[in-house]
Amino acid sequence: MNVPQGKSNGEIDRPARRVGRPTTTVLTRSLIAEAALRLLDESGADGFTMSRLAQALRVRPSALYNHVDGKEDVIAGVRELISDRIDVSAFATEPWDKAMQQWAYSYRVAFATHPPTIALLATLPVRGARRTLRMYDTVVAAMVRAGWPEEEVLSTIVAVESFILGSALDAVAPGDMFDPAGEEARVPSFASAYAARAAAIGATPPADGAFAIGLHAILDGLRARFGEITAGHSEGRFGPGGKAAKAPTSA
Amino acid sequence: MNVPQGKSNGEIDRPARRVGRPTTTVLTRSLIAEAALRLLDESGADGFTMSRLAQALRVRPSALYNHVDGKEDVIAGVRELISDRIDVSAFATEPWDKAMQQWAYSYRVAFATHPPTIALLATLPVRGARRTLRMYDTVVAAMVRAGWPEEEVLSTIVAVESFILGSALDAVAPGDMFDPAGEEARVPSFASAYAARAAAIGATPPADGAFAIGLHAILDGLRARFGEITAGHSEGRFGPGGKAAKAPTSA
DNA sequence: ACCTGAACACCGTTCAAGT
DNA sequence: ACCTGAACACCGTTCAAGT
Repeated sequence: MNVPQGKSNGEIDRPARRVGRPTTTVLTRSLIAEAALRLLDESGADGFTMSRLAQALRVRPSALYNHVDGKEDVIAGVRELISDRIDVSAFATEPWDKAMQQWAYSYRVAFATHPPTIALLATLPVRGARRTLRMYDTVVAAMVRAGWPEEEVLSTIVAVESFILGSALDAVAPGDMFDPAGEEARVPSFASAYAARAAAIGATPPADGAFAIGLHAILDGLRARFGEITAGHSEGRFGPGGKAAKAPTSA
Repeated sequence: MNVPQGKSNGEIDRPARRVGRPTTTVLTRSLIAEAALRLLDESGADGFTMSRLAQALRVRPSALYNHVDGKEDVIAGVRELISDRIDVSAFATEPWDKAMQQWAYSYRVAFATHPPTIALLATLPVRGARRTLRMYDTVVAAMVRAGWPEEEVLSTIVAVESFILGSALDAVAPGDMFDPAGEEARVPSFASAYAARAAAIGATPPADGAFAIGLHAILDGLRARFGEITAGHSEGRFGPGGKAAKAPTSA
């Protein structure tokens, strides 16, 4: 068990590597990121250690440090892998609200495909997020083009994203987290609503319903706001500046 | 530095305690939770270890295990401390939408007062959340009383909560996380919107604006949905069951 | 009942030695 | 340039010994 590589662990058998630079490349930053994502999916966030990652790559833990800055950097690599799968293409063809809805669902799916990463990525601040920046640029450009005031777009996007992230965290929480079994007398309204929901949704995950309701509501609210703005008297509701919304100037 | 208690560490001087049961109570579950919250505020989530917690309580780490199940249980205690400060009183007196708004702001403040706890509590599933259940019961009861269909309330509440939690995570992220400095050419729309936002909000934290916009939008959307429901033809938009909304029956 | 002290099985990270 | 192997300074948790 404390022998680092063995025939018994489902790994390919091979002779142990000796000290010194290997003759063929065994590690790269992206190989590490991919192995990390696989390890996360298999063993969860708790089982995700540098040792286990090294083991999966048939290497000693210290070898990883030739390619990444540390564990946080590995996680940053995983983030890139996942955010590459978020689809912003709808912003090129659809109206802003429909595009945002497709974006939100794609965002959710990208996370949901790898549940253990959600808490990890939610928690760890983004570093060197070049690709994430590109994604934002696409969304911002489309919103401004549609007529959203430039000083309000970012906050609007962040608001939607916050909802998506919060929903992803909710989706990953154990389903029976709030099962009121045995407490019906203490929390009668809750228990009754819990039973009513269970009866209504059947086998679909509860988190899906909350996501649909919330996304629909937030987009509805944003559409109303957009209507106010484009109706003409577009004094910002937020921010002390009170700057009038500018006409779209960029892109 | 490796002497566990010393005169040099800002702690009260006192003779070392000997082995054996202490004559006066030195630890309780709630003393541990309070010390944990203090430690979190002072040293952040990374500095929050059982050793440091024990040190703050002038005790050996193993002593903690007489009162809590482990680190996760300590965090559960911290959660109770914080969620006790979330104010649901508005649901007793205000219309559901205004109450929900006050609840959301109170929720946000409770977290924002202790930033390092946000990631910790967002990530860790709730265990034995008796008090949290009580909070939900209050909210559910008020919503049903107002006329929300019972099978939809829970998802609606969870949606709002997801937004609040996501926003809290956003608020705790480093402010310059997406500063496009030096990348203006690569992401021109984003850079322009970033500058416009900065000019508009002045010194207020960007996360505050996103929270205000998002909460307003989601409540706007929920009001619209509520209007549809109470207008009569209240077939649920969600869930395959297609059950007609029931008249409020409980509390 | 509830503390200390010692021990266990881990962590992430650094760095010299080796090719 | 890039691996191994050894070492460092931690972790969280368990448990016997002691009062």
